[in-house]
Amino acid sequence: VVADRYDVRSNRGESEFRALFQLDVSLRDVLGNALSCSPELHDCLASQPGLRVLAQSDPEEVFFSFLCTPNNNVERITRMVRTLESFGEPFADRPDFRRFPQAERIAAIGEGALRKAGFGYRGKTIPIAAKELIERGAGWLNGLKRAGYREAHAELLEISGVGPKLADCICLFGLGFSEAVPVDTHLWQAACREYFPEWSNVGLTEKRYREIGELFRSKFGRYAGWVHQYMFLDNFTRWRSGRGRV
DNA sequence: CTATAACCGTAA
DNA sequence: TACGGTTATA
Repeated sequence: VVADRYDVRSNRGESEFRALFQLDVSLRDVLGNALSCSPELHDCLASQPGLRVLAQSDPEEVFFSFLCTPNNNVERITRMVRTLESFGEPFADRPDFRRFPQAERIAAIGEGALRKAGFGYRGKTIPIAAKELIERGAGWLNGLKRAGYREAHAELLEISGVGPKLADCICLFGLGFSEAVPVDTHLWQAACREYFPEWSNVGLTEKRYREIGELFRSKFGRYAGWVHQYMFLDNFTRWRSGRGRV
């Protein structure tokens, strides 16, 4: 289900709105192609009408935000990202909002301060990752946009605390690689259901992780990450309602 | 290659 | 008690 018209009220112009939601990417094309490659996805694709991958956000903000996510739930992740934000500089015209802090600032936060704020062991790993990011130079992360998906993913894996899934999240949401397929527990479940029933009683290993990504890219091509988004949210929504939450 | 425990806080 | 990504280890 794709809307033809939108009525929007925004504090920005039409072009910014179109850019934020990537309205130049045709959902009709992306979903039509996905459906023809994989008809069994019909209900899943129809279950989240209008779902889009947002335009790439600030890569560094995405980098640190996703370092908060492993072994974690949405509520706590939100709180942790807000805490990181509180270390940033206030906007001159809006002192009630702060800019997301630079890597240098995050590297300087003490482990104890973050642990006190409920970061757990990530209070240690996040400043370390910040230092590793700084070591690579100012333009490194942003420069991965020009490196191509495979190269960018491989480079990100070298940062401690960044595994295959985080690397794919950073590629998809921070660097604009629409072919990146982050395999978390929800996508793993959906992928086992639809494509790898023989894996329903084994765990997710790095080899199986790669196989899922390759299958998605060969099946769905350049917008594999968008199809991933539908399968993720569909499974996430079922999981939530199954557990009787929100 | 695969499986498993540990990491931490939250919620069932 | 179960859960969730990454890492280290077997």
